[in-house]
Amino acid sequence: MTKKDKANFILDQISKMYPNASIELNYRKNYELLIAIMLSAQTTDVAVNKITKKLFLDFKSLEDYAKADIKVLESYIKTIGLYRNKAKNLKKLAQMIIDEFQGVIPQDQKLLEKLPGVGRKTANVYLAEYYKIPRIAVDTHVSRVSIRLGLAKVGDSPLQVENKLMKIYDRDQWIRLHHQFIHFGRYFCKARNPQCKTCPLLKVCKMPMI
DNA sequence: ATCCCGAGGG
DNA sequence: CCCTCTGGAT
Repeated sequence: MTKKDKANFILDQISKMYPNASIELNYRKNYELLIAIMLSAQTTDVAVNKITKKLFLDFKSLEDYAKADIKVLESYIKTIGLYRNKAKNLKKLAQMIIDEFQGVIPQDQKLLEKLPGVGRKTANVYLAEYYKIPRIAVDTHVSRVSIRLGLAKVGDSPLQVENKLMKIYDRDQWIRLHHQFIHFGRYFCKARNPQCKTCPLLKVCKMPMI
């Protein structure tokens, strides 16, 4: 079994488990998507959806965020953690898009990463979700799954994991792979108590916990 | 390398 | 109680 065969086997099996895996953040407009992704750092999408329901109802444009009181923004997002930084970033992000990008969210990796609270991972998710531009956003789940399955090594940075996955898998598989790896990591190959006993990938796993 | 940060799970 | 959750900035 070549390395490529193994990689394809892994993706095939995970695809069978989560054929319809997709983003779980709620949004209507592109700026709401970007905000939701930015807010989702180190928290669950369920927690983000809970607070964006009211946030998106009360703030109806980037201008609303740009002129908002930071303390008010904090009160909306208090429950998701890291709320002081996120509130500050939210206001500044809106201001920057208005002042430096003429109110239009850039469709460009490097420009997106200039926005406060937006790093490579967030930019990747945004470009893949909104424009269907092939990207593999590497988060804690993608890293963990990739390392356990031997597609990456312990100690690899998110960027190193991303590069290894991009090299192994075809470009047209990246977006779907990203969502399916995340679902697999979130619900099955969990950080704690992974379901190794019933895992279809047990035979190729580098670190089964049985 | 460390800080920011709360909620939920085990 | 401790660990983890779709990280980013310093």
